[in-house]
Amino acid sequence: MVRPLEFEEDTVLSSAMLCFWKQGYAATSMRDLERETKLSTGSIYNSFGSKDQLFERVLDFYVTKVIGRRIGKFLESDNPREGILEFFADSMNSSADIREMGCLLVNTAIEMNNHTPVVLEKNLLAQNKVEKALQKAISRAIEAGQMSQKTDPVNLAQNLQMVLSGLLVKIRSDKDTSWHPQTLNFVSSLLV
Amino acid sequence: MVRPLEFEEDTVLSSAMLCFWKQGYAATSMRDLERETKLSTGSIYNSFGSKDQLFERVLDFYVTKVIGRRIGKFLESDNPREGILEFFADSMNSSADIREMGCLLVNTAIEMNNHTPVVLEKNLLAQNKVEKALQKAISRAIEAGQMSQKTDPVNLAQNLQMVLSGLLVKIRSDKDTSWHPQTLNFVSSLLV
DNA sequence: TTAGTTTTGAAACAATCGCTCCAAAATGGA
DNA sequence: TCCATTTTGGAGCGATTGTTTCAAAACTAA
Repeated sequence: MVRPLEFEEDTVLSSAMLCFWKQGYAATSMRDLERETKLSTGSIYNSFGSKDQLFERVLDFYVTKVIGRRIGKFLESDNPREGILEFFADSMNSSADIREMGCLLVNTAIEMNNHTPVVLEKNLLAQNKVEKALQKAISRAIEAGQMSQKTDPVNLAQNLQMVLSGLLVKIRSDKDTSWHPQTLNFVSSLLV
Repeated sequence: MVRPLEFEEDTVLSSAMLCFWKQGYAATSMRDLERETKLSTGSIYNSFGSKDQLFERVLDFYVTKVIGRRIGKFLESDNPREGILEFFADSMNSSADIREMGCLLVNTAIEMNNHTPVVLEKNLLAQNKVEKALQKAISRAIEAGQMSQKTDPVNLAQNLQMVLSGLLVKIRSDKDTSWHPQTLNFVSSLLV
């Protein structure tokens, strides 16, 4: 019934995601979002409610499409230890355009420190999702004899995620890529 | 000659620093800065030029007063290995108020990714300063027989700084402190 | 075709942004 | 004491912020 939407939601969320991801929440204006999503303010507010609510939708979109896909592809693969390394490699090896944008979750954790509780909670939940996935992969690697039985999956997963965050900070501010291989060696040295 | 300034520069820079540090650059308005520094816009613009230039002064202030002091106190101490650990501990153990603000350099690297080149350059320089200080401390620890001769100071300093960045991301978004000791153990396990 | 419903695009809203302007205030030198 | 010079506080600048409003457009059901 009635007039249908003229856009596909995922396309709009994807465009909005790139905006927020690259520029940050505060630096992204509704005019920017209009231009990038090719929607008018009317449509955006009619469909998403507010800038803040749109961002929340974008966060969910990012978690499922970017993070979720990466977890599924690498941390749930047949070779868990190699999968963890590929997980880190994939976080660094994206095309230059989006590589230098780092990670939306890390950027959000930094920028939106005193923003609405909803955003903070979503962010913590997502970070937890990554940590849990790392934990499971480590456990499977231990079971498969790829890592020592003495290794504590909970502890190591926490440390790995900290390294990952640090990596994603550096990748956003340092355009040089010569340190990437060394970083992979470092991660590999932790998987014992 | 003529009317003197009514404020002490360091006091103003310190107040402005806390503003930018806690809220970020974009989220800090000139009205916020007026309130916190107890100066009027006239005085701020007369003495500092613009919001952007004030922020550059704040970055310098942060590097010398916060980072420089921490480097001098811990990374140039008599016991280099212990000093590195204390350096990390000090980054985590500040009073709750400023602990949850993380690190102005990391926050800036994330938020001001596509800001003026001056800010980016200052930031990279500061990060480099930390890395170099870590490097020297590691070298001294090796010379003192506290760490293996096989350890590469350049490589390890780079890895440690990445861990530090990750730590400072987590510390800004996660108010829980129970993971702090484990993190120190992790750092200690890298100093071999 | 027509009536009913929703989306769209553009104009404009009040609020706030960084910043400028300038008279009044505060000093040292003559 | 009065002049020259600089700082101060506050009013207000144009531009931009997120958001609202609403007529025109686009569809379905009858």
